[in-house]
Amino acid sequence: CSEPAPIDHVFAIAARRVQIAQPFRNLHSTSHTLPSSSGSHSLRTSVNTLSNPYITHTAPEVAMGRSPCCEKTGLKRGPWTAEEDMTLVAHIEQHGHSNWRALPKQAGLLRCGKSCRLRWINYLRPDIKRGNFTSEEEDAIIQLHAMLGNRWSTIAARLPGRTDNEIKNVWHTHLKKRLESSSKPSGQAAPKRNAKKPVAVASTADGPASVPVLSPEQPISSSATDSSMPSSLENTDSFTSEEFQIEDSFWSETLAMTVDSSDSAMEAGVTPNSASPSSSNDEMDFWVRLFMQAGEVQSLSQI
DNA sequence: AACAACATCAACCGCAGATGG
DNA sequence: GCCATCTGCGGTTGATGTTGT
Repeated sequence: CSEPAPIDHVFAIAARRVQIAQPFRNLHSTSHTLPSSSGSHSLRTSVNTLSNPYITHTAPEVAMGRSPCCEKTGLKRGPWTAEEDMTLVAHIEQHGHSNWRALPKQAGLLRCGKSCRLRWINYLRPDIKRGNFTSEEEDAIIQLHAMLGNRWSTIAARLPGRTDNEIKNVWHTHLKKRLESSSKPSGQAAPKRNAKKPVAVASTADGPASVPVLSPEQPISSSATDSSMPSSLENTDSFTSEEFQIEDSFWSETLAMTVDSSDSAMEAGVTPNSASPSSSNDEMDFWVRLFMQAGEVQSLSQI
């Protein structure tokens, strides 16, 4: 959690960050359409928050069954406004987020803590990288998904600046279909309709592009929730796959696996998916390393 | 131009693990 | 060890944009 900061500074940061975030989505209280800076992301507009239908006035689900995660009466739901974003960012910049449940009340937001946390993690965090996924990122997702399954947070931890939600969406909207189509015989793979945009992917339906060379010496990158990530992206308005150039060391850092495990576990025939679901990220790192070391990552076209 | 179908993604829901008393 | 609470995760939903007919 960050140190308290002068309020002017906090609001300057918040305003800038919200300004960064807004071009992409949730231009609430507006009714115009902006050209997509990414050339790909559609823009949602015209949600007038003054008449936000998401504001709940109904009583919480009391008396029967599970109690709601938070008091819902009077709490706002649905898309966040720029003002809410600024309030949240300013509060977190100044006070941190040690207690999500108490945060909305402290910040004066009519949101539940969960909603605040989600908004921060998926949208307002300073290290969020916006824009299209590069082909390298998509290939990494495919490979990691092959190893880890639907462990989106673990996958996200290896893709700095990307959130589990974002990766999950990309998987379900692009990558899963790509794999499905590539697994079908040619001729069945034709989409029902043309993609509204070509996914900015260099790799083909034959499978992912070549796997980046992994450096065994490189440490595994920080987790997705680690705010220590480079914040140089903070002032970046948008990225296109052309504009967003990954440094040469990026992928080696991102996917680097230290080879320090023995072969015994592999010989035991244990697969990642059969591992305990309670495995920690460290444990998952172990399996990732193990698989990478063992060269078990198959070409996805074979899966 | 109008409509339907599809695509996209932010946000929500509920569960499970972690933590503290 | 038990219980309550909090947090994080993954699945799902719904609003809205895009494309095809």
